[in-house]
Amino acid sequence: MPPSYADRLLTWFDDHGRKHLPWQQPRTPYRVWVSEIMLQQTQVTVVVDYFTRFMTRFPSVESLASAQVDDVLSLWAGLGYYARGRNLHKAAQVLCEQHAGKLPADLAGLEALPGIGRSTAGAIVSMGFDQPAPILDGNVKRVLARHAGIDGWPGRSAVARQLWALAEDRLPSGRFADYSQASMDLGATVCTRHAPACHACPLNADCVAHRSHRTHELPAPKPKANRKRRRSQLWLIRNEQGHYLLERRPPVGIWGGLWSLPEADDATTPPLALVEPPRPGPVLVHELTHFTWELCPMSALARGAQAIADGDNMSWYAPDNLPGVPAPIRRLIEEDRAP
DNA sequence: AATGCGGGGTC
DNA sequence: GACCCAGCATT
Repeated sequence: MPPSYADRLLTWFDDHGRKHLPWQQPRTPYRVWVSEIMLQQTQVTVVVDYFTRFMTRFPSVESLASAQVDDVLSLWAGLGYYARGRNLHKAAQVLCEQHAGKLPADLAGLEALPGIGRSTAGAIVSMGFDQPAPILDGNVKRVLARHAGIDGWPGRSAVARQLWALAEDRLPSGRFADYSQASMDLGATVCTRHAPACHACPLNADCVAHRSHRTHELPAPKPKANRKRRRSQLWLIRNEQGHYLLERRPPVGIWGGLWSLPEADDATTPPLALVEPPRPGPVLVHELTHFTWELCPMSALARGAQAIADGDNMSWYAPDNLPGVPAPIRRLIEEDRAP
């Protein structure tokens, strides 16, 4: 029986883990808590000096609770996410009023405090009290997503559920503090976002992403928020037989090789003579991965019996007998035929 | 489920 | 300049 995931990670940690970070000496619940709050969405190298200054000024829960919030925030200046500092101060006061100045050793008690969510609570339970609890920070998400081959952006709740379940399942039977630290250390130093050192990873033997050469695409990145917009004008031209003018698209690119409505590079010059001035039709919005494509049709009736400018790539088609036409374009034609 | 919060590191 | 970082609270 090969060593378990957790055992391999812990053995690796003994040789290669980080053991001299400021909050690890000494490693108390209070120091773990403060460090975890500072480390939310903030890199280790940035936090180190802030943490050291903070501990000098506020060495205990009581000293923090009795401070003015402005004094706390002045030490936070430059770290960003200042609600973290305010919540830290507020939570210290709650601890002094309701918990005798001690941090709870259980997840529910910790998560009831402002600024402490599921992952930070798990970090305090495991690293502050050496008790079993999973964490799921950016490092652990990356390690788990790669090792188990989890697709999808971890920000999606379905993906997050899978990752939390994995984190829970893989907890060791002891050394809980070292295990949490090891999980983050592996992500920070070996299973890095760019160019992971898989040759040095204790989990490479059964890592799905490594074996399938997909480390570079896992975990999946956050989807693009605001895509570029592109606008094209289309000619929606019908002749007196009720046929529509279609144009074959270039073989590569979007809808490559399919038939579509002629794209107008010159909005004022139709590809053939019209009976009446064209009128704008309903704008078609087509979402693609990298941009939003707005297709603005100009609808018109063509004069009969005239040569088509580009006869090889342009032709009339009956709407009930269309060739390979993308569905959105097909709908556009249908709507124009029977409004 | 999506968004705001922030300064800094990295490619 | 885009993307991400030991996430959480709010909507």
